[in-house]
Amino acid sequence: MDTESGSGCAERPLRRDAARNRELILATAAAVFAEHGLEAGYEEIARRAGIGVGTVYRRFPERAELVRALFESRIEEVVAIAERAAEQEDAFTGIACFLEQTLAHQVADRGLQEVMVGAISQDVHRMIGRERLGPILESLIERAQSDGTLRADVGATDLGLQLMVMSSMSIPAQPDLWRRYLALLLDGLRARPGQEPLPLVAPETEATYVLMCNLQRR
Amino acid sequence: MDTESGSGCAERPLRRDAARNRELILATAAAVFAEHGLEAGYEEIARRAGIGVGTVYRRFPERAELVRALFESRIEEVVAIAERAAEQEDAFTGIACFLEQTLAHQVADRGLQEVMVGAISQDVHRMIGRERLGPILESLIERAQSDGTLRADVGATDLGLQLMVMSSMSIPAQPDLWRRYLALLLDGLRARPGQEPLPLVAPETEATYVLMCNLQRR
DNA sequence: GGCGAAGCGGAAAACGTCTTCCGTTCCAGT
DNA sequence: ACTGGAACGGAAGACGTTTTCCGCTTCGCC
Repeated sequence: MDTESGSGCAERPLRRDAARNRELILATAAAVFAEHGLEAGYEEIARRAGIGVGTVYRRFPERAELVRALFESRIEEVVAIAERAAEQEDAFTGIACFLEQTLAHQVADRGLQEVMVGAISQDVHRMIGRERLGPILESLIERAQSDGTLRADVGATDLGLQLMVMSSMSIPAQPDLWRRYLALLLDGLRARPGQEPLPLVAPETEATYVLMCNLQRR
Repeated sequence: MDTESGSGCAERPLRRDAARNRELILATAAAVFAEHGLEAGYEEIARRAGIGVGTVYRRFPERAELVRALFESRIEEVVAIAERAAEQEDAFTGIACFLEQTLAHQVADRGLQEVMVGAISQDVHRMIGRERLGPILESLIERAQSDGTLRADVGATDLGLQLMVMSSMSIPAQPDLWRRYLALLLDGLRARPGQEPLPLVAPETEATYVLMCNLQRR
């Protein structure tokens, strides 16, 4: 119990070369995941990093652990986007900003997109989705609705799902094709006099996560 | 050349048991594909049909062949939907009908959805997409636009992509959740005075197919 | 510099699918 | 009924990944 002078738990301080490799793996994995998604083989990461697969497995026996190490900070960026969006004078504009900026991040990094959707390690995703983003978005939505700018019958889960599908809308010739469909969506989201209410109700939070995972994997 | 009294090519008439099995495979594959998609293993089909895998491979060495045999008629249904939609008095309503009915089909049959997207055997998909559905939709769109009911800057590829992403919007608790988002989309598609034009341009037909395939596979 | 242990690389085992192959079974024509 | 060959089943082989394992290297403390 007292063998370590480290922080809290019994974490041995990792030998110099090992620490260097750990960073190397993280940096390489970031690139590989951004390009090929979270299911990229360890082989590919190892090859690009110029080290053996064994080394990658030793440091990150669980892929989820590697994913967490990589994306915890990236996800904070998204939370920051939401926070900034919530400060917008006009709540509808805030929503538009949030969607636009989050999409820009997700489209640029396939790994991030998959993380946000909970493709790997649901707990991380739930944590940010439910505990961090959820409240911010909900209050933004509520504000926009009482301002009469956002249609009254959409919820946070609706936005989440739309965000999720938009993030795949990108082709080499038009990498930001998603902007086109985001504009279309925003037009649909705007409150208008005499508007028919949407059919059905916004899906449950839990069900939304399940759907997102299914969309991703299949 | 004259050994067969069959139709056209030199197709040997298939032994009775083989013919029975062929039908059995088709029926079983229809169910399996509807449930698990086109990538379902032959193993699963064979097991459910109560026959050996070898039999399935012998009859359909190419998966694409099995897919074609199964979905050629299903796809005609979609074309028929489009034709009926084109007869609608109001062109915008026609578009709405087409989207709604096609989605209902696709959501009920994952295999059909994947075929429409060209996940297997691109040629079949292209054939129907480009040669059959394309013209019908395009004229419908044009009509709706000159009526001033559909916004002027959307194209057939835009609708195709939206259709494609909507078809995944379904959860056990709300199997027709897609109707909710279709309603939202239709609201966005409607022409309105003083509307900002959408950013970018509708994607090329070819690029659209590529994107659809990517969306599917990954 | 020497020593013990942590760390490394990558060959090989384990695994999960997809595909083939061949001994046996069953049909159809005589 | 008999026979030739088409068709069957499913075990065995091929294949692409993922994961482990162990002989050798490197580090860091004495």
